[in-house]
Amino acid sequence: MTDKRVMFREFVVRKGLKWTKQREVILEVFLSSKEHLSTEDLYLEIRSKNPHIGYATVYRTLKLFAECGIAEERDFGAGQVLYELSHGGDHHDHLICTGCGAIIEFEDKRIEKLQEQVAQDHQFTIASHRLEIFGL
Amino acid sequence: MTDKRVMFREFVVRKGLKWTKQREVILEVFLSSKEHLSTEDLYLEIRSKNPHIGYATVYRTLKLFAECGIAEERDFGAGQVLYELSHGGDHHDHLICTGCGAIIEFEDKRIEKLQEQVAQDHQFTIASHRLEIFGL
DNA sequence: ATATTTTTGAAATTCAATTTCATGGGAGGG
DNA sequence: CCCTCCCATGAAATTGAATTTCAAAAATAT
Repeated sequence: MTDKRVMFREFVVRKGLKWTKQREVILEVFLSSKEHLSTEDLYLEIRSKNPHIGYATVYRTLKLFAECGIAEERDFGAGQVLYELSHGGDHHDHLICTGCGAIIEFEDKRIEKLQEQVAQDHQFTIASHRLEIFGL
Repeated sequence: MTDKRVMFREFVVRKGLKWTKQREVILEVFLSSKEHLSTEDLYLEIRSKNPHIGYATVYRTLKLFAECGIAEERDFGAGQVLYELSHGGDHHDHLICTGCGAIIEFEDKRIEKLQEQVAQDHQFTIASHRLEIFGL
């Protein structure tokens, strides 16, 4: 919790950037929001309490979150990038309901293992991967 | 091969659409192209031989290919949709080189099995899925 | 305080996807 | 062969999200 606040603050300082009121507000709202929101989602949420914060600032701050490592960008192919909080180091994949839009996270070490194997078979070094299952 | 031509032709007739010169040309070029091309890619390729065929027509025809089942739309998150020919019923996933952009296809029944299992654990019915590994 | 540098936010731009609309072209009936 | 209806075509316009621009405002350094 506070961890992420500290991480971001240190990241900002380390990069020679400035700690501003807007970044603080955006961080707070992001930390207390549902998982998987778009820039637009977060912008609207923030706007309701702080009408003076602009879309571009939210957009740029989310990019910083991703760069800093406290958030991750996800592209579920709906023509919109969603952001989610990073949970520790463990990777997880997603089950996406095509009906209600719900997104469930899961983790399966066996699948990860098999992926490594496939990659090796092709002399591939994995940088990242993405597994999404649509249905319900 | 000819299979796909027949499939598309029948699809067009079944839908009460018309068999036109443009659709024929676009189909031919698509069938003889590299895998994984964008609308833009195909448009340019076609344009070099048939300057009179427009982007919108290529776009709409690719959509028809996908609807008909002879092609599949893929979104690898590069902000552009790629199309690939459907190979029979077998599903496959992708290894994507972040260096050279190469896309390698692979298939692993064991991974698919595990996915089914995960889905069941969450009372999920799989409609489709997508697995992409980035690296090299 | 003053200088310097980054930030901010409204607006503009970009870029692919998608749609519009007036014109052109097949297919069937007469 | 001609007519009519309906679909197809392509140039241009629109959409929607992502990203950038730029002048004014705020933060840190001197």
